[in-house]
Amino acid sequence: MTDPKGWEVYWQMVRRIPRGKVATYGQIATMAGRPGRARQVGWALHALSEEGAEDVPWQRVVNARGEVSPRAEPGREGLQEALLREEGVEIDVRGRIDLRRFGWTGEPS
DNA sequence: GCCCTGACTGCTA
DNA sequence: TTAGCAGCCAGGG
Repeated sequence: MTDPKGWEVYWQMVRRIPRGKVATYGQIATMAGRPGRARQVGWALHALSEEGAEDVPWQRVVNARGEVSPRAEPGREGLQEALLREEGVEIDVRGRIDLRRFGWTGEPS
């Protein structure tokens, strides 16, 4: 697939993340056909908050260390952690997720 | 069209 | 394991 509309490809990848699983920015970028462009995924998700994140589980996207990256606006990080815990994702006291168990390999649940 | 900023990553100390 | 540095691409002013 080429790039239909830029960010849309990233959003589609994020939508494929099954409930109770999380993926890294790099993973999304690679699966979207843009390896190494993790920052663009961040941009896509940032813009998403303005478009309407209801269709995209942005909370399931974390950085390579399995941590919830800080976002532009405060309050969102607490929401993200809450949403993930509701889906069954365990978050360490330091705010880290065990990617060995909750990391999405790119396959459906 | 140029410059700065950014929800990142990987390597090295 | 944590901290610091540089590289990449795209959007916005």
